[in-house]
Amino acid sequence: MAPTKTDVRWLNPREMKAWRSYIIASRRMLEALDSDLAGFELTMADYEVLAQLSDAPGRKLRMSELAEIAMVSKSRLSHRMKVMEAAGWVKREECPEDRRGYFAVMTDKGFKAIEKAAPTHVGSVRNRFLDHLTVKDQEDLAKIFDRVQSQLRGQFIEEDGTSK
Amino acid sequence: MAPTKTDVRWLNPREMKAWRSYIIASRRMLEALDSDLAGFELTMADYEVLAQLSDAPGRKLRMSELAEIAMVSKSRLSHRMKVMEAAGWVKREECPEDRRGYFAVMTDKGFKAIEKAAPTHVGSVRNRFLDHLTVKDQEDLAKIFDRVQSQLRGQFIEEDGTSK
DNA sequence: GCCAACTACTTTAACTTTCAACTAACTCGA
DNA sequence: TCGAGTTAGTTGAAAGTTAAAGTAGTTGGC
Repeated sequence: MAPTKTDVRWLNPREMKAWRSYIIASRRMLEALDSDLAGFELTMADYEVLAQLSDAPGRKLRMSELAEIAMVSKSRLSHRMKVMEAAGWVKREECPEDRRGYFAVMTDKGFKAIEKAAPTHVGSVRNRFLDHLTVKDQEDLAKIFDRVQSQLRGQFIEEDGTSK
Repeated sequence: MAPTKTDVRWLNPREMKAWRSYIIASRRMLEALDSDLAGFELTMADYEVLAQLSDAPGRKLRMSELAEIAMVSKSRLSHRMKVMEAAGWVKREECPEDRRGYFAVMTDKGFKAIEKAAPTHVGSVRNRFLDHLTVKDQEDLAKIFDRVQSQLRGQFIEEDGTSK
């Protein structure tokens, strides 16, 4: 099937405005959140890893599960764990039920590190994001992005604009 | 001034929901948009650079200006330009008015490349994002993120939670 | 018209992320 | 119980990003 040349629907001004406001503000806000965390030697991604770990029972999770819920690749998690292990924030523990597996375990030092960063990060999320939303905005936003996410499975746009 | 220990306002469930829905869906959507572009050997960042360049008069912009409007650092733009220059999509041209300066210039090949990718990318933005928003959602979102962005200048959250 | 301060852009080096390949262990059907 | 296929996690190399320093050209006050 040849690509169709004609039927591209470009964005109208309203669509363009929504898209660009969202994309640009998001990028800048995430940069700001990262720079707010920089004083704690943390990026948002590392923060998320540690936060998830600190919430887990025993502050302990299988590597794969941690990678999944913290939304990083397994390989990235492996590499970051090496760094965080060197910093004394986490360690690895063998898994007796499945000898291929490992647990990521948060150390006391790691817990203290994230406990120290958390108030700043939460303050930062409020300051730079939530404070600018009304309660209704919060509810609308959650609805919108839940919709966006739920449609995000498996579709792939081909060159001719159809999806499979 | 010593950090205050007490007054951390953690996120309530509604705030948490809004924040996490937004962050998680955004990350996944951006991943999807990038993977939709992968077939054209483009990332979103490179697409943005080329798109801005293709809109400029003469398809030509000073490096600094391009870096600014495409939201990449100067150093990153330098590096990417080297790659895109090797691909034959852009070239650099000396600036006669200011001999420190250079123009990034899009080649015909570069223009064809982005012309080819654009319909897919726009389709992808619709499919994965705009299609899930009503007209009112679009307007609300633009308002919210304009507010977020306008408050994003110069504030920095300190450890004690105050801003300066 | 000199020079200190600044600007435009590039480069280098350190670091991070990704991709593909790898090891080791588990599963399950014949 | 064998072995094909899968899963858990790591690794190394390549690619990408960033921060700091470097080069070269410009500007403005004296």
